[in-house]
Amino acid sequence: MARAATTTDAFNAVAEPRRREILDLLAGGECVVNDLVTRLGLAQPQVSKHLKVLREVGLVQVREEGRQRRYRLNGRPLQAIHDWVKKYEQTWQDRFDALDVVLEELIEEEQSNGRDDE
Amino acid sequence: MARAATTTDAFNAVAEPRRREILDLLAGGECVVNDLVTRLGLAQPQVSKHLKVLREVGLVQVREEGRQRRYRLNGRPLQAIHDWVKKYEQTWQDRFDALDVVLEELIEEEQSNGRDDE
DNA sequence: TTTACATATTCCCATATGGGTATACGATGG
DNA sequence: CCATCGTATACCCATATGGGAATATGTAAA
Repeated sequence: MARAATTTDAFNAVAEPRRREILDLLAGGECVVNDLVTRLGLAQPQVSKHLKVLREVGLVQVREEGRQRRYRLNGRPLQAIHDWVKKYEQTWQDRFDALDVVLEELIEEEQSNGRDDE
Repeated sequence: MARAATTTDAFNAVAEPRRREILDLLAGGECVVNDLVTRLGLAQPQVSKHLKVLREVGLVQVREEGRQRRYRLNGRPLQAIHDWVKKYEQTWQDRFDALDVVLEELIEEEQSNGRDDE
């Protein structure tokens, strides 16, 4: 098997920095494709392709308006990521790191001491 | 260019469900490779390969212990993901959705009204 | 020092990616 | 109706993925 499709879920869709950029832009409000092209400094076809991926995972919605397409953010699929990553939140707190260091020291101490002093 | 390497950053590393599973297991405490193999029901080489990716983005640390390797979680690289996704948090709140609906209605109303009533 | 164990590495392969470029398509203006 | 605009799609390509299977490497046990 190869790598999972980018359209598999929000995790995969959002792994691409350009797509995160697009979402960041859309966070500021609805946007038309050409605006994105300009603001991203990326070629139009690639922007359309990224938008397609985002559409397929439900991260954006389109509204047709004459010959332009107005894209809008839909953050809901990001919740899965948030939920998953939130579990690890305390992991990078300073206090947790400090605890880590302490544990590390204890372990190393234990190792160099051998088992004879228990 | 092809897709960014899985080892590029935490976003890419964690897009793979198996690797998320591994981190979830390690969240319960240090673990030896064979334990992971058993608990994941995955072949040993693939587990080692996933662990390599996680190592390269700094999500896990290894400690050699005789012929086994004890892996430990290091959540810090997840902070980048958390920070990015957190910005969108209110996006999926119910109240925000409700607001969305209202905006949608306003927009459609405006469109069908034309501009003559201003 | 041979054997068994724990883990990593290598090789093979089907697959989809993301950028580039060209082109299709629908809407609009002249 | 023809040209143009806004967007999407198709095609080409180099690349790395993830699983499978075999093998290498290093440590401990017999």
